Amino acid sequence: MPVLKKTKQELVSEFRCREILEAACKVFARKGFSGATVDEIAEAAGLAKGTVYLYFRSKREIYLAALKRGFTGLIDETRRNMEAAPTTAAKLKAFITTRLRYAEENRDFVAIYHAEFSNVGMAYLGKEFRHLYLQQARALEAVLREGCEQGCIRRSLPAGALGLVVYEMTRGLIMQRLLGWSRATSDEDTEFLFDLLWKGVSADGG
Amino acid sequence: MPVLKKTKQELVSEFRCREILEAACKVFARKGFSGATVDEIAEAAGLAKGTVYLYFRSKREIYLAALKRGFTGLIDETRRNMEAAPTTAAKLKAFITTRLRYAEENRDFVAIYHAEFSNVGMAYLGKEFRHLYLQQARALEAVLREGCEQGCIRRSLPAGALGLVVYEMTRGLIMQRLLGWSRATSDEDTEFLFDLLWKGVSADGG
Amino acid sequence: MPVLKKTKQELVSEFRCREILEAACKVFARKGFSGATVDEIAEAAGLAKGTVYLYFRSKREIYLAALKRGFTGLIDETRRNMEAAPTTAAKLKAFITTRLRYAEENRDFVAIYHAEFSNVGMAYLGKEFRHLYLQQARALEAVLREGCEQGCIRRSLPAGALGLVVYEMTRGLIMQRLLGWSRATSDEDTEFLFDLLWKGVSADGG
Amino acid sequence: MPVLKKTKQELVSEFRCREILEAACKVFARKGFSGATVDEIAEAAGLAKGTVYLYFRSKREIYLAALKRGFTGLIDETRRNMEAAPTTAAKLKAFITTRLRYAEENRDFVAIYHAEFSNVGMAYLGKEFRHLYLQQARALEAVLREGCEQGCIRRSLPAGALGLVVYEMTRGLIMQRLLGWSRATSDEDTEFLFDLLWKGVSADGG
DNA sequence: CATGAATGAGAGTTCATTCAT
DNA sequence: CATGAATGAACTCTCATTCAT
Repeated sequence: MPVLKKTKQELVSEFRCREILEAACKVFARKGFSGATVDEIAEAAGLAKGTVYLYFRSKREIYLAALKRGFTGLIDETRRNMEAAPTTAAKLKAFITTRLRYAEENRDFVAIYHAEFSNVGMAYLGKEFRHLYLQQARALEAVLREGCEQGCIRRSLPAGALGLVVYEMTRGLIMQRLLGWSRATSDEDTEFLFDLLWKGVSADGG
Repeated sequence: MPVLKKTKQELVSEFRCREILEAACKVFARKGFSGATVDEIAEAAGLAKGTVYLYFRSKREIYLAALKRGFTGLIDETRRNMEAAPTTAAKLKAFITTRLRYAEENRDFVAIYHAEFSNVGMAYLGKEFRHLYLQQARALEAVLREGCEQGCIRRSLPAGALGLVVYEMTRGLIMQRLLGWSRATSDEDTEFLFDLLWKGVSADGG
Repeated sequence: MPVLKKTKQELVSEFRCREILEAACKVFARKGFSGATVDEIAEAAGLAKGTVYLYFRSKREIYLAALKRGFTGLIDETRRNMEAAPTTAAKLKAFITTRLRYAEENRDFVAIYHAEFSNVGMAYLGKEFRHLYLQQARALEAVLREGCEQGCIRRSLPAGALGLVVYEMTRGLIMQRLLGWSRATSDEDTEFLFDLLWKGVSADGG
Repeated sequence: MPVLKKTKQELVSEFRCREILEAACKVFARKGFSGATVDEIAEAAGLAKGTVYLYFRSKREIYLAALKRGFTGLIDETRRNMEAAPTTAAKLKAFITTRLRYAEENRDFVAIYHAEFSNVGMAYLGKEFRHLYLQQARALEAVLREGCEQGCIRRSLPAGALGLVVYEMTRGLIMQRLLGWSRATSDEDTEFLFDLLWKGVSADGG
């Protein structure tokens, strides 16, 4: 019984946390970390300012939690879709597709995310985030390495750097789309990027 | 004489401005716009806070001036080197090389620059900066389009999007290097990126 | 209940506002607008600086609110007493008496008031205050005009200018009293001023 | 010779002082003491900021000197004209006339003057100014007292208070004129005020 | 648990004053 | 004498954080 009781408490707590983080995402996305105020976040969450401090110890903690939540979601979804894809090419395409879609569905998070992870100021985020960041690149790296071994990707390419470049290409495309600079459909952009990339990396000259 | 006198005054003024902007670059790079304080900038420049306000009207103005100074330098250098290159391939390589070197030499500026221009918050910067940003991509675009016409680049690729992607790939590589994540030499990274890219875009399958 | 609760909140809020305005009156009276600091006002009100900004948006707003509060009170009281007086002479005397008493009871306000409304800088105050100021003179004017019609005041006098002069005479007397330059009692001063004035304006040569 | 040399120096110095004080008058009149900046005063005087500090030790000192200069001029002129007038009535009229004209010719000074001397904050000005202020009222007082003795002014009036009231009535009229609230000519206003006053004070019922 | 009034450290900015030229 | 660049104290205003209710 105490277990269930505790669970109930936790459910409420988790619910409040989610509310706050979603509100925070919106506000941080529009104003950046320093520009956002706890008051705004609280109001966006429909709570009083003091209440926010019952669930998070500081503004910074809210920020990191929001960042982590979105980040983890992105990584999980990316991995799931890549694992489900049968071939190296399909996995690569899954990476791009997933991320473009995720960005479309989580514009607020992506705005924060890009602001933070394109910053050398990334140094400010703890190791935890650096780890998450690298985790993505390594997942890509593994796929690419596998492609090398299967002979469908040129052996001369350094898989590590390649992973990061693929990552950044996708990132760039996402930014263009979010800024409204791309008039192509999401699928067209995906196709274009994948085609370019695959031509660049494939062993048989495309 | 009065002319020289005036020139001397101007020289001092310009010198102070440069001092302040260089100090500001360092501070903004480490702390971001909101995180930096005018006091820190002044101290980094070896001046009193009030003195900074003799040369710039506000913190924001310092920021924009620092951004613009570095940006203009980057654009000029990139254009110069691209124009000097004879072929499409050489121009593309010049783009990558120039930017990697510039980043190495102006680490502070690049940190601010990347933070700002990967931000959806770019909206905050005036049209002037959006213009500068697009100018770079268009320079690339023109080169790529020329390559298409000369038959060395696949006709099916949309030059506009391609320009932005090349831009972002380079950007990603720079960031990796600045963060110390790349163990390759600058030349090796350039070579790798160019090779990948050229394979991806060239008409003859690499 | 919710109504009462809300009322309670409002009461606290109004109480704080009054506290701040009273403190502000004291400080502004001693130091003038620019000379006073928000810190001083806060301290005089027994609050922290930030708290003051919960109730007023700016130093200027505090100033205007303090000015308006005292001004409205003065005008209301003056009008009430003038209306209650039966004859022109009694009304005139009521004007003088009321203002002398009000000044005695609201020394701080009167100090600000006189500083502001003897200033050509009155231009700085909005139309609202100019309106309030003229309103007083016009009330006097109306009484004097009525006196003319009833034949107890000389017809040759311009009621408008007369109103303002009566106003200023009273003002001068108040200032003397506040500065401690008058050794007469309040009643004696009133009597003296009224006598002088009535002699000056009455139709029957006093 | 050294005497003449010194005199020459002094002449330059006096000239500079006058320049600065005239400029200061303009600026203080428009912006008040706190609102005015030494930079503005220097610029209005066609000098560099540092130069101003060669002639005055502080902003406050400039202010007091400007106030004193105008004040002394006003008092001297008033006394001269009053002494030249033959009768009590003429002296009274001279008082009013002189001050109205002086105000018209020295609008800047009068703006400062009224701002300062209607302020209970007058306390801030040293005894020197209080002395000057009272000096005026006493000059009036003497004239009025003389009138009493000659039998042209009612004996029942307290000359001291009367002096101050005359002073304030004139002050009020000046303010109205400076604020553009009086449509009468200067002579008409003088006539009106004198008439009112004389009726009020004269022994023979006007 | 939830609230929001209160706090006060700290930010950007101004400007009287100084002093080397 | 004249200058104006440099200074830094002081000001207004903001906002993360706390705590009594």
